[in-house]
Amino acid sequence: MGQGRVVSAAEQSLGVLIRKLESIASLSPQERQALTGLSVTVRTLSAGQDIVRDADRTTQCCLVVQGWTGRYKLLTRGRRQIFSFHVPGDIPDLESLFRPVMDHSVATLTKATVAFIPHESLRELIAAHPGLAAVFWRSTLIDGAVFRAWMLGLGRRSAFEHMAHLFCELYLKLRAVGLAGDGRCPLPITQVDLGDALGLSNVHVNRVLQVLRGQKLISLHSSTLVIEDWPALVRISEFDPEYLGLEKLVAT
Amino acid sequence: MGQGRVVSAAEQSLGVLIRKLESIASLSPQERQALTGLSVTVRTLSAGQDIVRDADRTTQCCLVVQGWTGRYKLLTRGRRQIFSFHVPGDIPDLESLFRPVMDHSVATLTKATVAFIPHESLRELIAAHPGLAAVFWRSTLIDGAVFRAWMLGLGRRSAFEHMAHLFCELYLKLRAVGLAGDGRCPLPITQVDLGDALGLSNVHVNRVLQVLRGQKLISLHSSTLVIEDWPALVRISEFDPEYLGLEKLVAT
DNA sequence: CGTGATCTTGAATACGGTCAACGGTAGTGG
DNA sequence: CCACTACCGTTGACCGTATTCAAGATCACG
Repeated sequence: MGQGRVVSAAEQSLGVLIRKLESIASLSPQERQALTGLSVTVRTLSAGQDIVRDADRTTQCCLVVQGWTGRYKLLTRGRRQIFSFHVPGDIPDLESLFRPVMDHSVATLTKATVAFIPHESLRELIAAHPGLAAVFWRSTLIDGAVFRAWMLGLGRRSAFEHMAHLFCELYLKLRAVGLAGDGRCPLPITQVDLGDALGLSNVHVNRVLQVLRGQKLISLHSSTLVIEDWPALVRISEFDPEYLGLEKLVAT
Repeated sequence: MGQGRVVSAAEQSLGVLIRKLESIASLSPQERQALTGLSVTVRTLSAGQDIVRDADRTTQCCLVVQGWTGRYKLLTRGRRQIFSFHVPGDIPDLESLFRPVMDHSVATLTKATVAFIPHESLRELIAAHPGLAAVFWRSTLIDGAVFRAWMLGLGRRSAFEHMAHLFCELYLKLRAVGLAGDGRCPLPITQVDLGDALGLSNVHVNRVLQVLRGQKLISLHSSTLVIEDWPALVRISEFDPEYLGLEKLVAT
């Protein structure tokens, strides 16, 4: 990082977590300090690996440090619904702290680094710092708000509008933690994954992407999404960023 | 109630709340006691009234005491998506405690009695009783789990499977608070509402209902849903009640 | 350079939507 | 008590979005 200092994997993980939490709330110095005291175990996984499985009983949460993960559930006949994408700083299974039996799975969508945090540590942390409990609670509430936004897309938006909405969401979410900007953000997932999130077939995802590109709304280059016409995307998808609960919503 | 004692509207409201919370967690006597100390304002509304509106900034939560309410959001061209149904004991906008600006609306779906609880009172309550904070947090997490179940239906289930799944969910949810049993539960909403929850047109809701009745899976009589073949409904919709977070899952 | 995954395209099909009309029913007011 | 009204449920005909199936092209990685 050009800082002339070796940063351990654990320190890096907690830095990523703090950056994320500060994108949705403000932390006191004591709270930041307390967070850096968390004990974590860092692991690197290849794409397509399950981190936690449906029906598992968990004793730790997983923090995404690098790469993307997703929550999903399978039905018969190979049907899969992805419920959320998770990027560095997110804790996809934070809820397992209060509902340890999983009702869905969490998996890597790309090669990813994840840090495991024991429930025990998190429980001590929030008992000692009620402010942090509120931040984590708030974080799960934002997850819920994102679920609702996706429901609206799944139920009532056209495939075209829905995809446009998702791209708006991903761009802002990534920018909030410093992983996007200048109209560009990484999109390191396959069209199948995109379809499983949008409730579409991979074939239709491909066709809708072609329309979005054809209308000069976006473009794609080697797994990066370029927002070519933000105002149009926002208008078409009726996108309102309020639900993301981001502290600062500046710049493009 | 045949108890030879007058029960005030406020007492009744809190009783309904306690019954609901006990369906998803166990409360200590002190916690129950503390809950009964909440100050509430009770109101009765006709069907189709907004209780809180998208973009409102709130200072209180609303507890459903009687009747059904729902959370929803509108898009252009009259499109509406209902995100959840709320029955007596539910607090549809509990999240507003930590996210006071609404990203959706809450409305009555039937004539309903609701009790308003100031954020201030709830905040004092959970500060004094961390156990209750955990119960409320858990309640918002269960809401999230229900959102995911609906997403799976919206994205990957057929209309037929999706509706069957919803009926299984509603039946168990109502039974858990004593409002259903013996294979019957109230279903006091219109086919339009059902469609807006399932992401379907009212016309298609009507047709799917006919198939469900034709296959002797359910029947409908004056706003009550009769489950005629529970095992078949569960099998068809791949229903697994785990996500509802109910403490006891006994009997039919 | 080879191989499996991913992306792309076309053709046929199905699921659910839209539009329009009609019927039933509960509530209202004369 | 009946007529009127508004809302809800029901039905039919037609249409459109998205799926399925199948094949071929391209890409990424070992």
